[in-house]
Amino acid sequence: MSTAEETTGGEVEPWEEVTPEAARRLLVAAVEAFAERGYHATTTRDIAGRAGMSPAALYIHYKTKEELLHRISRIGHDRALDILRTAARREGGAPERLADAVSSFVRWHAGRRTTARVVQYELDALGPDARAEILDLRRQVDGEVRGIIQEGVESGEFDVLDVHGTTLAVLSLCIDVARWFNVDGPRTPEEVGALYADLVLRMVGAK
Amino acid sequence: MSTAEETTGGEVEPWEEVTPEAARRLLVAAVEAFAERGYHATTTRDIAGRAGMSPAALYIHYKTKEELLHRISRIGHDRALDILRTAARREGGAPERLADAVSSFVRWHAGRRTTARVVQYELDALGPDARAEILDLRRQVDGEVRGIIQEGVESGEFDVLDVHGTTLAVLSLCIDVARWFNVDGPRTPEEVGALYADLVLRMVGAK
DNA sequence: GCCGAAGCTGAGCGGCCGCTTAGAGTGCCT
DNA sequence: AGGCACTCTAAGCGGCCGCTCAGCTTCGGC
Repeated sequence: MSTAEETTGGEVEPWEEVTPEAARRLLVAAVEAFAERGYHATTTRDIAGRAGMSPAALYIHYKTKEELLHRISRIGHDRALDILRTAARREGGAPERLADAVSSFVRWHAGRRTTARVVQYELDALGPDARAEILDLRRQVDGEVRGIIQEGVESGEFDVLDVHGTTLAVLSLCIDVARWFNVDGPRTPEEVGALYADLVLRMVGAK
Repeated sequence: MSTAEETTGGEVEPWEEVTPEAARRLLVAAVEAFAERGYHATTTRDIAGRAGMSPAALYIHYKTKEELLHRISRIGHDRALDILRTAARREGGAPERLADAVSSFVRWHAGRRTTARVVQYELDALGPDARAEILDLRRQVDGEVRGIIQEGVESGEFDVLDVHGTTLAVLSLCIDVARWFNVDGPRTPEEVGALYADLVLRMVGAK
């Protein structure tokens, strides 16, 4: 397979960029806890406990519990945007690029489900400033997908009446994977990615 | 327009069945608060305040805060299932019934967005028993949509490889409307319903 | 007129919350 | 060796949480 996610190059571990190691452990613990129970139902004692530390240790690396969510959300959105940009800018026609974008994006939502859940569903828990920053990233995400669809329409490869509405639906379909995907379920992230790429090509009336 | 939602007959107000009036006011207040902030971030004082009552009044009508969520979730799922059943059982071919199901279901998620948000995203806040009861209703929801798609495939009206996967995607698309739909946005529930019905017919390869 | 049932409030209980502080342990620089 | 910066813990503070309870009001039945 040759798709956006694999061809980005240097990518190894998701939270590599978070240092020192104790801060990363806390952040990974927070991702798991937020994904399982939601931000508001998660206590700082729970996060610290999962990271094998005392509750006070959290505040050496993060000012508040909300800063943890902000860091997670920012890194997650950066990664999601990176995946879509790579697919949008590769060689090939609009159908190939859209299929690549959807299958990569879906694989990320399924394979990194805990992260994606926090990223997509805990936005409202952020304060106004952090929220605005993340919303700007979301507009860029929307723009990447809309760009591919728009190009496909202009080149005659797609048949779409409402480009904005269809873009919304395509992204919505991908994002909701984070809600229902079950790691122990019958489908692998790759299978869902392939199925969804096919469904999306149908939605845009790809020739 | 003649679709499932209108032809159900007696339906008037959504929470009519909740009595006495004070209990209904509390429940409506809880729906709003849960939808805005999430179940865990909502306090019983907030719910009672929105209903114009003291915090203690809540416990005359409901044993716990969770019972409020359970009642909301149960009634909401019953309504959603009712909408889909009506569409699935009307006369007409599979394409007409699927389009009706999707547009009605989407209109409900958009028009009753606060309720739908609570119903679809706060399931995890329920205890094991209530959760199991709701999951059973969700399986019935899934069954209704899968039934229409299956019939369309068998009659040759649809062209679908993975019936289960496609059913999942169709429902997922509709449900996610409750996440992004904005009452002040540019689209009406009716417009989104019509757009989504068209997109879904494309997904199932309707002739 | 009296009574019991039902609806509601003000006050508050025990407990957990996010977060802080004082101080101990550890390793690097000189 | 001494000093300092960094990391972490034990203890706990003030506050809000879900929920309870004693008592007040209202109202229909007789």
